[in-house]
Amino acid sequence: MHTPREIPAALRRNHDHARCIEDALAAAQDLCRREGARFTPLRRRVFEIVWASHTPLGAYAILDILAGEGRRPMPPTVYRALDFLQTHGLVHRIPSLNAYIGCVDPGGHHGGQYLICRNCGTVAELTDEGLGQRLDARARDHGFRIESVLTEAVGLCPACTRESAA
Amino acid sequence: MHTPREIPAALRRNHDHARCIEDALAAAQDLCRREGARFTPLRRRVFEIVWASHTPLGAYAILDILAGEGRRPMPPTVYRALDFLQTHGLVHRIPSLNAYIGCVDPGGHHGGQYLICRNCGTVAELTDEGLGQRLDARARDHGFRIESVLTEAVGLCPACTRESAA
DNA sequence: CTCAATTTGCAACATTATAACAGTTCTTCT
DNA sequence: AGAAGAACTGTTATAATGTTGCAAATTGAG
Repeated sequence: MHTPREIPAALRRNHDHARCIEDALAAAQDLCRREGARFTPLRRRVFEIVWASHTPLGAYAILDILAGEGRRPMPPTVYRALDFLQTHGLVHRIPSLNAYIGCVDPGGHHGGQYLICRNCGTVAELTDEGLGQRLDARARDHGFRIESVLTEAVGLCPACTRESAA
Repeated sequence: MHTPREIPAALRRNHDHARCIEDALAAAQDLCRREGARFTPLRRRVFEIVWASHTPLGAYAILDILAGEGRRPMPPTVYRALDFLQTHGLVHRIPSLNAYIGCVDPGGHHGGQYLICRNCGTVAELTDEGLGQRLDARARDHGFRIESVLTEAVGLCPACTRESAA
């Protein structure tokens, strides 16, 4: 059973989360229209659930949330929705956590960097193009042609750093 | 059941694999002695199995290989050996593959970059310190304190790039 | 409206990983 | 050497994550 994680202090402050989700939904809707993809109610709902948590959510956690609503979906339903959302760059999978998180920049960019707090579980996404370019150059030195990159950094977020200092 | 992957052409050429494994074993033995850790026969054998494959190996693949020998270990045995080897930096886990690969530089370094060929499955490890430093700087800009980093790049290795060009 | 394609539902199953506890081996201290 | 404690391994069971294959329903195009 999924027990919803308490929203970290850093997010309660300075952050209108309802608005944040709305904006993401609108952007996703738009992007799907442009790409001729169908943003069905199920996909929309899964997207919304992922976005509602700023900490990555596992597929079975999403499943539990959906089970608390009208639907009683089975695993493949959720995995397919997540596949769709990943394909269109709307969510990312964090492999080391077996979990998914909303992408802050659905349009472009390849190879974001994720900062995962080991204490509170929040994940921040960086997109430093220079990092990607430099890695690309190093790989080319070895004759390797990179197609996609994922960087996962684990450590302490600002709030938890302050907390641990005390 | 584990069906051993064919050794990619890039590795058959220019590479004395038996020697490569021997060297890695000696280095591992050494490092364990220095750290007061016990390089037991089981751990040694698991390390050797991982090193014998230049493509990442899943825990159950290792289990299958061990089952073909005297032992009939159960999953926890292998996972524990892998945990030990990871703790001492002798192997790395590639989260997106649920698989393990030998570390080319057991002593130091944090935050290597893995180049994963999507065609033949080989993995090359880079260690560009500058990349780590730059990411560290970006993270600090956001107040995030990085403790460890893993970068996974997927693409085509030199041999498979040439092959696909033809 | 009908056909074809896409999406969803569903049952069964495969793969990866861990918990809990018992037995064994190694090390250290006397 | 012998005893005590720590580290390692064995074993059973189970949890968590992800997939296959096929049937039913929905959608969009002609």
